[in-house]
Amino acid sequence: MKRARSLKRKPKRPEPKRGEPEPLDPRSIDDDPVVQGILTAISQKRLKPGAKLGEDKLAAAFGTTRIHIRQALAHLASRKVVMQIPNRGAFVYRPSWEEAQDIFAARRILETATVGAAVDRLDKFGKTELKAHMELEARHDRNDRWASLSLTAEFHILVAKLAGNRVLLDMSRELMLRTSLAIATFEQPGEPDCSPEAHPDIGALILARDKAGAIQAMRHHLEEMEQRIKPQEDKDEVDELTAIFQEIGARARAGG
Amino acid sequence: MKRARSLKRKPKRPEPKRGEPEPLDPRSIDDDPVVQGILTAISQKRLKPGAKLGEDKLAAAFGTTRIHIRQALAHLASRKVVMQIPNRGAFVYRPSWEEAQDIFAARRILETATVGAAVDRLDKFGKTELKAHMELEARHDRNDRWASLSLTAEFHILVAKLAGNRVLLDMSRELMLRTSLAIATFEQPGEPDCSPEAHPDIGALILARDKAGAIQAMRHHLEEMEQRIKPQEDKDEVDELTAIFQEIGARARAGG
DNA sequence: ATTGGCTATATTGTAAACATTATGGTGGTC
DNA sequence: GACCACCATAATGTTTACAATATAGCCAAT
Repeated sequence: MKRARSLKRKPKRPEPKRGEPEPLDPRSIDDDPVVQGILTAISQKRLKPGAKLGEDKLAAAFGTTRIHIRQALAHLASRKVVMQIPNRGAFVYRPSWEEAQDIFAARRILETATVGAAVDRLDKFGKTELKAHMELEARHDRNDRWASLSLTAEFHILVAKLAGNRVLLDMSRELMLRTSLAIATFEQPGEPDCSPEAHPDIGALILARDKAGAIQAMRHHLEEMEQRIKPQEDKDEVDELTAIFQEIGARARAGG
Repeated sequence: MKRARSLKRKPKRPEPKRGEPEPLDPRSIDDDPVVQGILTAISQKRLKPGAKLGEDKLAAAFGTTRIHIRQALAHLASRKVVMQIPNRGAFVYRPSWEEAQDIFAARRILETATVGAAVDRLDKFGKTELKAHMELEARHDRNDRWASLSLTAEFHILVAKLAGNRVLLDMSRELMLRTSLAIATFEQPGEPDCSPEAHPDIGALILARDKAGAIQAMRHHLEEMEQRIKPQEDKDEVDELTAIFQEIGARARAGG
């Protein structure tokens, strides 16, 4: 038995007037709290590459269901931020050495373009935003590691926003996260992505509308970032299996 | 009651030897036949922007289950190839006019970079591949619309492959599909993406190792592509509601 | 005759139970 | 004493059924 339709208490759609068939609420899964939570945890380096992302654990942590977690993990796997292995589960993505280099190369191409467009399109509002961010970065508490990491990432996102191209912004966001994973994989896992003194220079050049200079400074900043990583594969804690097995294999050959 | 373990008849893993923990079979969902089917259907313009992608219909068409379809659609939605509206279903993505322009701008940035890298890295094997493709494009049957569309798309993919950067290749692939959707939305829905005479020029310049020339030709090719689309919103069949409503509104104002 | 609300149907979203697969521990055997 | 097979447990993947929502058709009323 169904109750009268007029008694329903979840209107949910205040204006169901037809005529705009699509732009009703196309809120993406990107706005999902689980997705956002994992993304910020990765960009703040609280989640290290290779970390297991168990469905039950996440469901309990976020207070939601396994299906919801599954959807979020599938989305993150599509974005190459997590890696899903059949019957094994989801792990924070760990790029290969070649992929790390490709990511840096792609980021150089995209961000030199975005910083150039940012200089071209810079207006009063953009200047205000940029100055405000540089103020934040200059005054921030360097002891708060997590806020620090978020702030330095925000600088690059802000530059991409100033470029005024949503598609480039999304791609740059994705590449920044993957850069973060590359640095965490091939440098020390807790190291920051950006050296802190580079951003004020770039910001000043943008504000001065020095397009070539800003592009050059951004390229230098990214190259410096890339030169810090080395193709070491065996780290301290995770992926010790390969090293151990190699050692065992050597012992077996030596002893038997 | 469980049967003996030794009786299981689905070995599935011929060599389960431990020692390679990760590269077992990380086959992505990109290789999924449903995903590939929808992608090729879109790039061949058999699926037009706004087309409904019902879960039951797709499950019946591909002979699989709804869950499988759901995962594929979620993945395609993450890649912005389909749009999912809550409680309404999945539709082929229809970019807005601003987004279409952003896509073209992003593609100019990426593909001028990839064609430059392709010239730099060109080797004997790359030359062979490129020549083979140009041969195919020159000789192909122009009446076979679908093969034609696939071939012209393959040219840009081949150039991105020659650049030797997997990350750039994936991003370019995605942008090509979204370009295809932009053209189908804002030009005639069945029109090809690329004008056919541009590819031989670009290919010849790459083979001649004329980097600046190849970049310029690619930029020109993409600009020509972009200039063909116009910000018309009312098309013939889909989204006819807005046009009808505008007409009705005009009549109402004129008659009443 | 057209507009409004109501009902029936189809489709999407979600929850829970079930099957399958990896993993860690245990006992047996050489 | 070490290695191998087996079993118990936990996690993932899948099926099933159910609930909620939107769509289309229908009837009544103006």
